[in-house]
Amino acid sequence: MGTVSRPAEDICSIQRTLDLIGDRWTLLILRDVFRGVRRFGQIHDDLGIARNLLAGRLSRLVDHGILERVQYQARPVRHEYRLTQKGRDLSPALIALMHWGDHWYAGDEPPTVLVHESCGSALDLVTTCPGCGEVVDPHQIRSRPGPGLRATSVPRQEHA
Amino acid sequence: MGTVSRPAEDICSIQRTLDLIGDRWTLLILRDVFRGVRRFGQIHDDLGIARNLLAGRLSRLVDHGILERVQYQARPVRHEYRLTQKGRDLSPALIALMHWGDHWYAGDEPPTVLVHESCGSALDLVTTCPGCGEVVDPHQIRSRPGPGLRATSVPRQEHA
DNA sequence: GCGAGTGAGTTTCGATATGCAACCGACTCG
DNA sequence: CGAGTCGGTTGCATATCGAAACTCACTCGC
Repeated sequence: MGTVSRPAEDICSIQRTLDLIGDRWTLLILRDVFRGVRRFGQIHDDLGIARNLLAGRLSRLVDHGILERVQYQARPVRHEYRLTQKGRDLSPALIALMHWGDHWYAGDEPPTVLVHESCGSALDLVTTCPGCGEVVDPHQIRSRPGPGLRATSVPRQEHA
Repeated sequence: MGTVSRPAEDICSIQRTLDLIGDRWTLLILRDVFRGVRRFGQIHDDLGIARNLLAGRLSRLVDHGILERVQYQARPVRHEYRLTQKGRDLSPALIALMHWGDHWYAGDEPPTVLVHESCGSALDLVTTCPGCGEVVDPHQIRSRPGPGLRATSVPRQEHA
């Protein structure tokens, strides 16, 4: 029977990603930073996260180049945490999670709407196929081993 | 200074979503199910998750209608876990996380490639603005309170 | 029918992570 | 000077996790 033949971390970038940001707090912290909540105390107040955990998570994010600690005033020396490009690149993931929550838990009344600055309309996140240019339904997605996986027997995988 | 004025759970579907699937294992389990790894033992072998935790996560996902437990044979009664529509709708989030990991940790050699079944080319996930039809850069995204948030003073929020 | 084997959990228990509160150090303001 | 604020760190009780053992239902070979 076509069972999985190798540990998952070899196959999948999802694993690596979740090892880094897949705990209960990190994505919430990043969401705050995206929203402009960038300072230690603000994030703490907003999330209710324990201060020691917040300190740990922030420094881990800084270590991994997802956030950077920037001094924004000198009188009392104060820093804030800003997204790097690497951090900003997580935006699609956050948006996807938000849309899912909106759709399944907020009905037609999303608590927050994302807006395209230049045209003012609400945003959508879609999977587009660069080959045919069409929007892709999850059922039409198949996965196969890519070049980063040394070629051994990974069974055909279904998707959905 | 425009600070946050209310607890985050009121504002954001990301919070609700992460409360449900934002722990270290759940998204990995879902990824397995997406890939066709649907049975208790398979998932356990693949992820190395403790059996008690796997049992707990699976039943929570079933309780919340993300997976369903389906009997697939009767001789020895055996069940497998299948995605519901609600579960399949998480696909964009998983894809976004995977792309991020590919981009930042796999260089140009992603371990797994997603393929559009009908045309065979690798997939992309982009944020498209339904208003102007253009691909949206994260810098151009702003958020504002939506209809699901009873209107009180939520400050202007920046994004990135 | 009997013993071994398998899949899917559940229980137990020590290791780890979390949450809370108190403390600290730099700085500012009255 | 003394109180207040910001951004943490430390200590400790508790909650959660992980590994292994155990249970239970069922099947198979004999």
